Amino acid sequence: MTLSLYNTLLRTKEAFAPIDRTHVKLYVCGPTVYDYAHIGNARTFSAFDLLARLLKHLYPKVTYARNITDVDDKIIERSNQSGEPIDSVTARTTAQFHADMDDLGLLRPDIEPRATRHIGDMIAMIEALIAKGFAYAAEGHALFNVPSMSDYGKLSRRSQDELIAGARVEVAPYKKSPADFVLWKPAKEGEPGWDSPWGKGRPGWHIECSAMTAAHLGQVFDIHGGGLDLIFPHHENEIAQSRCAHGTQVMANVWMHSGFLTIAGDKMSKSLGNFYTVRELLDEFPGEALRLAILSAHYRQPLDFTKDKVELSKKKLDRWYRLFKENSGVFNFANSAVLDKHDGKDLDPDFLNALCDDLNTPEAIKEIDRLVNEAYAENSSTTALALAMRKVKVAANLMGFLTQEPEAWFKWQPAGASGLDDAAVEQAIADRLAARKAKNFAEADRIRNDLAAQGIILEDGPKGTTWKRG
RNA sequence: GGCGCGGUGGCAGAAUGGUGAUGCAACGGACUGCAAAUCCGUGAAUCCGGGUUCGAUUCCCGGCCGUGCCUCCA
Repeated sequence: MTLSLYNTLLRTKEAFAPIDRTHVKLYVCGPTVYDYAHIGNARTFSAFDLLARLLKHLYPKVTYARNITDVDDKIIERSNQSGEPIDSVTARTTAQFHADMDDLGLLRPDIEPRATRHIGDMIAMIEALIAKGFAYAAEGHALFNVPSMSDYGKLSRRSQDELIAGARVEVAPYKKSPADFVLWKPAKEGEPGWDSPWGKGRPGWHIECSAMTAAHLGQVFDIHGGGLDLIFPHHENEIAQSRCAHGTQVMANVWMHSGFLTIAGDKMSKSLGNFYTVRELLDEFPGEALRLAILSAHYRQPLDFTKDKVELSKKKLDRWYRLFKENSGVFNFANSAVLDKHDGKDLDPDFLNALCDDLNTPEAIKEIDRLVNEAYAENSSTTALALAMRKVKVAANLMGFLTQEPEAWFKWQPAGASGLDDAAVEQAIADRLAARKAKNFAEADRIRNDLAAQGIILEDGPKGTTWKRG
């Protein structure tokens, strides 16, 4: 089983070769905690969550780090606008982020370093860059001198001339070169700051990731991921800082970037007002349905997000879960709650191959559909059916699906829904059953239509009537 | 201007130098009091023009259309 990954550095897929086969190290650029996570964040983090799950299946030990950026101009701006203290903004937003990602069904990263707890590491790295001649101090700032690095721009494939010619912003007078970027910036009156050799201030945007990866994963590690928009300047500058500070040829061997998301065909943007927060979508749809919709396109392809797609994904999961609801006597869902790499013998090879081909999730989902179809069609013996169901669950679990009790899945309802409670539904079903026994089909259908109007869908099966919220 | 991505059935969305998956939708049938679910079956697609090739949706060139980035942005 060969894992191949698309490497932005090479612009091609290549076989993944870990630095240490016994311990794979992955870093993903996490959120800046000043506002709710939006659906675009959810896409990126869902893609790398899946990568982490796959790596953990394939390798004995994986360290997955995803940072929290808790010092940033946007956070300061938000605090100034609302009057809420910065610590409160970041603590509240971080908690919200965790709740959102949990409900989406993502695994927590193994390490979640916070920028404010690595200020000392950042200062030390900047000092090293200055000592080696790659950076300089000017007017309370520390800046990285881009021309000092001969092969700057390899990741984004930009020449330094292009950068200077394309610069949109006015160049600060203290910069030696227009392309130079900030490592440390002075704090204005009332802004948070830390003492440093360049005065009281705060780190630039890029240095935190360089410092935190070095602290937690080492100077050179396996995979660095993030959204497509981070290629330039963020990742390019991380690479410059880390390589120059450490004297290494690479910062990470593989650089992976998730594609963008549009909303019903338009670029998602706050000014257009066409963005969704993860929370508002989770209020309307189950997290698994939202994540399946996100993963139904390959992570590097553009994804056009619509609520219709989430509805379709929810219906697909209904079908997957129904298999287990209808055959609960054959396969004990609860007792199979944790299906991990020890269940590899029942993991479908075509499914795993799809994921190993640069996370081809549409192909992998297709294979789960195939396994589900095979299970539904299995009628030779209960043993064969149980095995077929087990194969479905092992595969789905690897992607983080089929993680809840089928009964709970079908009874899920949107936040704040004021529909019938479970007992009222059960009572209506009992009334309908009585009507059916009396051959009073008009009354039975009236009850069914009545429930349907309230979002309750009934299904008469050989073992009685079951229901779901639709 | 520079760098990049994409154009596959009604919709979504993979793959492939040689019969183009899968899901949803549609249609026919089984089952059902009727439905739903499930099962069996049917129809339906590679933007345009060149080139390479025995053969191109796939590789190369050009065009058209759409779209992203170029120091706030997952």
